[in-house]
Amino acid sequence: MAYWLFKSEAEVWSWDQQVAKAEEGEEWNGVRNYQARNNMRAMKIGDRGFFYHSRAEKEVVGIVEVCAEAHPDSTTDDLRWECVDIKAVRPFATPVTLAMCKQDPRLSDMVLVNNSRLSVQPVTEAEWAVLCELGNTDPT
DNA sequence: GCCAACGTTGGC
DNA sequence: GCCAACGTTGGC
Repeated sequence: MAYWLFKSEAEVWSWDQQVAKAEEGEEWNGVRNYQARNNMRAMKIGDRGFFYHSRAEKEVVGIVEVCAEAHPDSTTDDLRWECVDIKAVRPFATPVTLAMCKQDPRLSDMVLVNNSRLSVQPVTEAEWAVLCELGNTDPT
């Protein structure tokens, strides 16, 4: 299983909205960046991801699971753009802020720390464990 | 709200 | 195919 990180501005699509979708899940649409799209194409059902609020909050707030593999993005007719569906798994007991990630030497190579622009990122298994530890949350 | 970093577009 | 111009993202 692979691990990922999904970024969203809370004003646009928030964790609470994601939770409200429950088992139905929701398209992670609107991505117009090749690197982010390629990451979504690589995802398999059951892969886990962090849900990150960018801009205002700048913190990881929960864990999501991929529940549909890459398919055309319904918000455009442009066939270049695809997206996966994700559903909320559980919230972080303690949200992990970007500042906390930057402080932890174990996360110094994390994409979130080094490439703030990429909206869908890979996360290593080691980084996954550290983030869940910082968030006091079950990593499974 | 500002602006640096980055990605994309389009003229040549 | 290069690169300047432009638009967007997201940390600060």
